[in-house]
Amino acid sequence: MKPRALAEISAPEFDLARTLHSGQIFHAMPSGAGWQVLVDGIALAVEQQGEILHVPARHEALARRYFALDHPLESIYASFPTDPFSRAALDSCRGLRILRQPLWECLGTFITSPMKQVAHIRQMSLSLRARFGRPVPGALIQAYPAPEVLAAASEDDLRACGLGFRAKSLRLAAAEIAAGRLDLAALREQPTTEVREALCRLPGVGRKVANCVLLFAYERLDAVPVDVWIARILQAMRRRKGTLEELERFSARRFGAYAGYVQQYLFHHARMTRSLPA
DNA sequence: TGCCAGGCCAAAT
DNA sequence: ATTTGGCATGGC
Repeated sequence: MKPRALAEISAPEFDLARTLHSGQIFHAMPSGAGWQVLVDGIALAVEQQGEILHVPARHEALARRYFALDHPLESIYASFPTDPFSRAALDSCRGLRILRQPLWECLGTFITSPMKQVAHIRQMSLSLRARFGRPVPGALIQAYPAPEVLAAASEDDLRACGLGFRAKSLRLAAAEIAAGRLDLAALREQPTTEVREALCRLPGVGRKVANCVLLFAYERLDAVPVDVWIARILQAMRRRKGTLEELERFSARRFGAYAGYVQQYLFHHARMTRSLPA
């Protein structure tokens, strides 16, 4: 490959590696001193040196958008609650940003996520890409397979990628998209509640997965996916148990418009320390 | 080895 | 309306 012009993007309050490993995307590949990610069929090589992000000049706009460099991190931090849990999470996760993921890749990936650890979700994503994905010029791995491709695959083929009981859900959901019975892009214009309802009609999509897609792909920064980690933390914060929806409402009241950001910091901090804050 | 993982769904209470 | 059990797989 010929060397190409690099853009140097000023990216204060951004920690690339931390963001890539926070359980939002699962396919980032080490490349040179940086990383390679795939975005909408484009291989994006990115390297961080201090507050400077190096990306190919022709992909500067794509990088700014994908890495959400326009999110007002200082304002978001100012909105964080002041309890010890949230403070500890903020102190240890600065620079973590909520990415803007491609819709179907995010939805498909999180349909495969139930009862799987982050490392397993990555394995399944890489297996699906290797088996069904389209080659991308210059990429270390293949693109996330299109709905049409997964809809045409057999359940056994998907199980061979390690999906287990999730194979059926992924195939059926892909079929809904491929047949045009649900237009993911059109949902961008809809209110959060209606997007959530539409997503939850898909097989294998409940509130948790829908909220992941709302937060990571539909830019709904107030959406809070409540998984087992977040449930434990929220119950500790409010000193009593509750249903998942009660915990969601608690986080909405306590965390505000950027509740999704607070949630992501709590999740990553808990996972990194493998414990609840004292 | 046994336990748990960024849950969902249908059946049972 | 709410709770329970089953579901596949793999790392620790």
